[in-house]
Amino acid sequence: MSHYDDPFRGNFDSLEEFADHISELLQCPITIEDANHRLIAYSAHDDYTDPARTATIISRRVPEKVINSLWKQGAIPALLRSREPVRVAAISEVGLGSRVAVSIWKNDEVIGFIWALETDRTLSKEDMELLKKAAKAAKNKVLQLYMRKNKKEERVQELFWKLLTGHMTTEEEIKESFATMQIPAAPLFSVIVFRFATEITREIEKQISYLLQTTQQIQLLLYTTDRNDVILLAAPKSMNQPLKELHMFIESFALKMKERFHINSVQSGFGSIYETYTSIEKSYQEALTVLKMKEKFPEQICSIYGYQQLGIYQFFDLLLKKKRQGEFINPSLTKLQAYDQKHHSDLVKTFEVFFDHDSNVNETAKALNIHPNTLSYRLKRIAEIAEMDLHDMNQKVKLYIDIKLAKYEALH
Amino acid sequence: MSHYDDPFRGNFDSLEEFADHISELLQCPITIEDANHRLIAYSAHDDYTDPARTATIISRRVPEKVINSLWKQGAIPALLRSREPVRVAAISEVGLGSRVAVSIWKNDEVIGFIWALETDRTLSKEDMELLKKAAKAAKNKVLQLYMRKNKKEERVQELFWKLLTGHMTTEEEIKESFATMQIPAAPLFSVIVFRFATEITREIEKQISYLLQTTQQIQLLLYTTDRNDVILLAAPKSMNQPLKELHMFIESFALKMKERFHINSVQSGFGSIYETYTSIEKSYQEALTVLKMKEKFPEQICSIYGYQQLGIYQFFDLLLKKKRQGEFINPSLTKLQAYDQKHHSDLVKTFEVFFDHDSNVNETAKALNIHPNTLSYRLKRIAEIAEMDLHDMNQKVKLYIDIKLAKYEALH
DNA sequence: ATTAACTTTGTGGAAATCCACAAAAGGATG
DNA sequence: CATCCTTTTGTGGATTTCCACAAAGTTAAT
Repeated sequence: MSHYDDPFRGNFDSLEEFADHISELLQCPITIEDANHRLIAYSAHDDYTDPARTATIISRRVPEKVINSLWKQGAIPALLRSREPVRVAAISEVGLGSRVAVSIWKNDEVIGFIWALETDRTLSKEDMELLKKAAKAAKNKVLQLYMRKNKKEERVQELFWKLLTGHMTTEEEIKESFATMQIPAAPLFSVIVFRFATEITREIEKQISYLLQTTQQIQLLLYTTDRNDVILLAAPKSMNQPLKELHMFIESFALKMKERFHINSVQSGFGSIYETYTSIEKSYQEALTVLKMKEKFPEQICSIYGYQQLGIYQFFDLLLKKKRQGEFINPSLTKLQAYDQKHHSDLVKTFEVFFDHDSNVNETAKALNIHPNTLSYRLKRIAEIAEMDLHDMNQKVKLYIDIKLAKYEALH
Repeated sequence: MSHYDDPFRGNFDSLEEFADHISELLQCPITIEDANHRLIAYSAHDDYTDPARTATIISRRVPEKVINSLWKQGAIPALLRSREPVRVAAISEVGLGSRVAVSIWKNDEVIGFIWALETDRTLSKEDMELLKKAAKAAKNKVLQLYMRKNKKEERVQELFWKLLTGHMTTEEEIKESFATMQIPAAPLFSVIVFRFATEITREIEKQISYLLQTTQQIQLLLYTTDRNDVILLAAPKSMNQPLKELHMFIESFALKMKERFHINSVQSGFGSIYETYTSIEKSYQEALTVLKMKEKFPEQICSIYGYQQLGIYQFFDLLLKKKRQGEFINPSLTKLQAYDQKHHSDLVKTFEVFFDHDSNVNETAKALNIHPNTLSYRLKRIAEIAEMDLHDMNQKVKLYIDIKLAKYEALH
């Protein structure tokens, strides 16, 4: 192994050439990634690479399950902390062989990683030093890439805001813009909004961006921030159960924000899934509506993210307006409330919970901490007092809506 | 018994005096009623009267069950057909002893009845002739009563229309008017509208009026007609289950219109039950809304009469407006419809009926003429295709409303 | 014609619901 | 504080629902 002062003094046309050079020096496969684990360059002519590396090269990004493992196992946190090379033991579950990695730094920020796969040989202390120097040498090359990307990024941001605010009206125009900016086309998509407790700082944004760029649960088409909100244009991967995918993505995003960055209390919402780009504005508005309703009904709809799943809450604003005009007075509800007041009972709540639990006696009883027979007694009472037939769905739905609406109104 | 040419030639100050006179001639208790079986006059000094007569005198009207019996038994139809006296056999179930009756005519119209109770003696042929003459002699006296009543009636009509159109705004003012017109006060009331298939002729109105005046299921405060509609201000008799009372009254009214006058297809609706007179206009509008919705959803809500029972249909106009603006597109419904179209299935209908039957598998299966397992299979399918959780009431309600709303929209 | 995918109907047993009745507890009223 | 009314909880058994599996029938496409 050569021990010049700086083996990377020369000029390299491309990062590929650079990777090959390190590979030759260390006699092992080399991979260079950006801060978001996207593949930037990799050495060729390698006899053996492990499945993780193969997958990375083919999809041009590190598979998400590999990233997750590296987080759990501590390698990535270590690389983000220190400029020293780190040895990573093999993780056979995700097809990852033993390797050494070093982070590439610009000032106080990690802008990439170099990975050296220990296939035939284990790297010595000197080799590790060499890798560290390689990381320093790679800095400028990687930066250049970033610069180019950032300029493009700005144009893309502008486009996204135009779409969100409905300033592009024809499908054709939008499609063209997508093509020129090399944003992939998707048959279905939705706008997702993550709302944080505080305004999004540059620091947090980096972490969010990292999570978004590395996720492979959904396809991220566009992404921007706005005060406390992170706004994404996301495409589900399958046509069958797009809602489920978005749901799972959001839950795992929240979980990772919590686990990795200790950021709790992220509220999330997404609009309907559309096929036409001109509906992006609508999807965005719907996502905002979801967040608004979640604020009003924190417990009721805490596990709802999609506008579709909002169900009846979709038209609560509309109903509230009418209610304020004196419409929709529900004498059944009034009677129940009066009864509750007088007898310190809980009939309204009982009905609400019962309905929320799909008229399931056992579940409702558990939720209310009462005996199932008590519940059935109360229901009989409700039918009498409210003068309603508890098998008539129409009436039940109306009462349910009126109860929720009353709550909504109370919250202003 | 005297056989002058006309034993009623003399002048009688009042109908009471007249009744006493007949009573003396025939040696039996006499009751005079108007066409609606309200008591006009009765003879005093009678040793024995049957329970039916006692009740009639005390409540100043013939009890409804007695009227019903007389209809069924054929006495009233006979009296309305012919000017001859009719003998009515005792009907012990309603406490009615044997009696003879004759109708009082003005031109081609019956304006009242005279009843002679056969307590001690059975009336002879001659007695019957006498009774017929008495009926002729009573005509003018009864007519005078009508005239006076009609003038009052006109002022009352005017008041009612003012109330229905919201032209009296203070509770005080209305209460005063009620008092001066001797309309009884009621703690609760609602506006009922009966809508007939054709415009209401004088003939039909008489029959309707007859039914309304003779009912004792509810208290009739005011009453008028408007093209095809009969409009009532009605007060339920009990505070406990006013809705039920109104419901039963409407059903029995429709039944009687059918049985007695062969008028089918009466649509009925009533507004919410209010306590303040200023809400009469609202109750009227609500009753009209019920009729409007019944027109759109004939099968769904054929057994609904009350605005309260309208349930979710109360705000369909509002939702439709928004829907027309492109809001509330329900992708779940869209998918189900697409599937139905493609596979000639019936998922939307299945869900609708299932929901309408309070999620009862057996009932729904019967209603759809399918095996219960088929239903449960379809439901599983619906959950998959629509990407929804069939235990989530919120989503179910939304889908249900959207299905009904789509139907409503289709009907313009 | 032959798949393959989807739909309907049947069967049986575990689980749950429903209902009537009864006992006990709690609260308001005089 | 005795009493009445309402509410809660318990018990047991008839009925219904739920679910998994199997078989047979339908439909659309190769």
